[in-house]
Amino acid sequence: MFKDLDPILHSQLRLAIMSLLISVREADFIFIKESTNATAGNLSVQIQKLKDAGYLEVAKKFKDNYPQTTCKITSKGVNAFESYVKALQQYVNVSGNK
Amino acid sequence: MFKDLDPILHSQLRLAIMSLLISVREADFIFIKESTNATAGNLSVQIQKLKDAGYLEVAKKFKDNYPQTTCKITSKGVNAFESYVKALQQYVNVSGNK
DNA sequence: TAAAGTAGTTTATATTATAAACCAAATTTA
DNA sequence: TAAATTTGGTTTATAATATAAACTACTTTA
Repeated sequence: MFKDLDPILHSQLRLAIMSLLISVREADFIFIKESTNATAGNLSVQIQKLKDAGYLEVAKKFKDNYPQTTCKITSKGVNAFESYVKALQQYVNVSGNK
Repeated sequence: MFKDLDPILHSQLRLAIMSLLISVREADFIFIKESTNATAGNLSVQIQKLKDAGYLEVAKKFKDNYPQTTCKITSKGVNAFESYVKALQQYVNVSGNK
């Protein structure tokens, strides 16, 4: 009846990160942090988890003397996101919603 | 940018319970348990949480000599569910999905 | 050169989810 | 009819998760 929801994606912050990266394709740490209102610590941990899951590619370099972490969604990440959305619809697409 | 997701509803099992009760309006413990594939213990805890949040009304009676727990969604629950779905859409309605 | 700021990471703690153990009553079986 | 099993749950212990606070390493500014 209800398909399981990917626990990696069923988390507010990680879902927001993925949502963002689906539309912009690439974003750096600070931009994601400000867009999601996350704390740096929380964001660091959640990016790591998405990376470990293979949903993100993370590149670290220096920009104007400061470290810069750039994230990009992988095709695996795009697929996972799409599957998650499809699964979610079983939960929220209640008959009779306009 | 991203609205907060009600943590009471942002849980697979609790969301499934609510989804079910939105469409059937009333269901007993066993039916919910089988529909969601939840263990009894987990279900018991999550129903209690939804009740504590005021999202469910829980009635306990006996049916054919056995205890029977019946759940019904409240109007507060319906509202919360609808708000949750609306908030979720910010996360999953990425431009260009058909 | 000391203080404050940038861009993060690590770790400790609080919260949450889940399963295992338990309970009381009813029923079946031996 | 006593013991074992089933029903319909609840309670509690543990594992997993999320989050904030503390920390690191370096840079800029005063």
